Amino acid sequence: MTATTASTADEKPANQYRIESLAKGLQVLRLFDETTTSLKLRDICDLTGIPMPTAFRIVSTLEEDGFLDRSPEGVLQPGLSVLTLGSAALRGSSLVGVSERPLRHLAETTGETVNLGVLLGDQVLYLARLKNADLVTANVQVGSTLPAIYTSMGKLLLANLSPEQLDATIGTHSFTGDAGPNAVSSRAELDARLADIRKQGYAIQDQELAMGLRSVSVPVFGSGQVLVAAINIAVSSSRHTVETLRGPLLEALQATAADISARLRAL
Amino acid sequence: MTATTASTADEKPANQYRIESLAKGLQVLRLFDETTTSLKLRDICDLTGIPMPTAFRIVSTLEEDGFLDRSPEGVLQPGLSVLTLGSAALRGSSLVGVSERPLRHLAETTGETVNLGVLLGDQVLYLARLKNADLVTANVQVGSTLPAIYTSMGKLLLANLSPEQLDATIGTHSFTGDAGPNAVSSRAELDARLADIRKQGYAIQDQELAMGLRSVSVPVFGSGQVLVAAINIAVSSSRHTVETLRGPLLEALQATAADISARLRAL
DNA sequence: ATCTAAGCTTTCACTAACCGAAAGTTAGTT
DNA sequence: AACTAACTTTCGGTTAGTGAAAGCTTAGAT
Repeated sequence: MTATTASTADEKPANQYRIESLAKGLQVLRLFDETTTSLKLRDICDLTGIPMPTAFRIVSTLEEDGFLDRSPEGVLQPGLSVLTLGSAALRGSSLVGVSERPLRHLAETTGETVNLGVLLGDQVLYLARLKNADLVTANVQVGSTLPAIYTSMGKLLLANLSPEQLDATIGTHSFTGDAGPNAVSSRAELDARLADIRKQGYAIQDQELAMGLRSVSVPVFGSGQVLVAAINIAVSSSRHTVETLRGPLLEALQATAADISARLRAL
Repeated sequence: MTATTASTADEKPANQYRIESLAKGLQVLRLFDETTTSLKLRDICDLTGIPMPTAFRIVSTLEEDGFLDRSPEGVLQPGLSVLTLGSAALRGSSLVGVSERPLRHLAETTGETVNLGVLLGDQVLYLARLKNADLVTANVQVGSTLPAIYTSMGKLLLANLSPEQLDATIGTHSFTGDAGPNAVSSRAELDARLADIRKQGYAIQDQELAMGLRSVSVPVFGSGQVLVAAINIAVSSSRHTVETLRGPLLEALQATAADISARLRAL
């Protein structure tokens, strides 16, 4: 019995080479994100179920290595040195490297805000972002994540998953988040939209994430036609209708995606 | 004997709450930086001295949690999800938050490239960077690090360390790196420059890091007049002499630093 | 085609070090 | 001053992390 079927309800796929104490430390690190930039020791215990003495030791170790900073009052934050790791991740990514010029060109010729993103669980991770001067834009930067189902890049990426993968990533989603007026509100609605996206080859989001924001996304393929990322153009709803998104902007976006995909195949 | 003096040659200050297996995993993560974005298992063993089976388990665990990605050929890179951690670090930093507007204003009024940095060991870590359109600029981004002794921000920050701290951070530096034509080349020279910086209250770097780059840095103080960061203006040597750096640019920079410092005190 | 070796994966037995209950400390509150 | 909550430290039992050594796999050399 080598797993595969062993998923009755108990969460233990666990590869045999996992080091538990290291995994716990990483679990603590992963508690920090966009919206949760600081925690107290007690919070960490509550969120993870790790007993306090153990959490204390983990935090001490993370702090000693610069992965966490603690204020005199005991408030914990990610250490600034983790930026170096992030920097290495970006520099090492051929996707980001190859996309840089085409995206810059797209941003300059259209004058719009453009993004590059990948799927990370049920979130879209922003790998590149070139902002224009619009007053209202999503509060997103490189490294930010947003729920995939509320974004055009996210839905595009979700649409390319197998049914099993889709279930695994958003199967248990609640659809109750605070999103924009047109946000999908049920699994059935999401499935319908994903079907449309598969047919069309692009995804449009119209004030789903938040009032006033629209965007259109197209896929980027690596070698072997595997979907590796999405790029999009994000606009303020006051400047562009859904129709203009579908027109020349989509065309420019598709040309850029083709460019990036070609560069990726050439490696 | 509670350490403090226990530094004959053997490196074991080690707090008693350190979790060794977690610390080793973090040590592996810290191998990755700007210039080292991918490693093989064997490299990790060579660099850290960790035996291969242990390194294998560490890497498996880091991979499982998304902190490392491994290509089919076994090449390891930081996982893109570490960007989220970096993002949290930036968002959680009051220093970065408070500096954003003043720095943007400085960049716009002067039209120059401006940076915000802190000291991390013997390196300057760039926390914010607003680039102008100069053709020649340092290849630096948020999260990048550069050797402190070759940069104006670095020397400024070093100049504010106690002699003991200074020895601890750059005491064993080789001064043989590939730097610019005017780089400091000995500890004595560095000490002399740091003394000048302390007297002047600002630091200038003239083609020390690389040919063609000049910059001027001033300190940013937090509450209690403690030095927390440096900001600088970086220019191409073809557009500005050292004298113009010392003139109106320095003045604008100092005003911005005062602004940021005041905002930090107000918290 | 066969050999060689380097790099990676797996096994195994030992014991170091990780763990959490419980006790101790500190700081803020009623 | 008693009380509470959050954090720190101690301590012994036992787990789970460790590295030697043995397999495996791949790629390059002969």
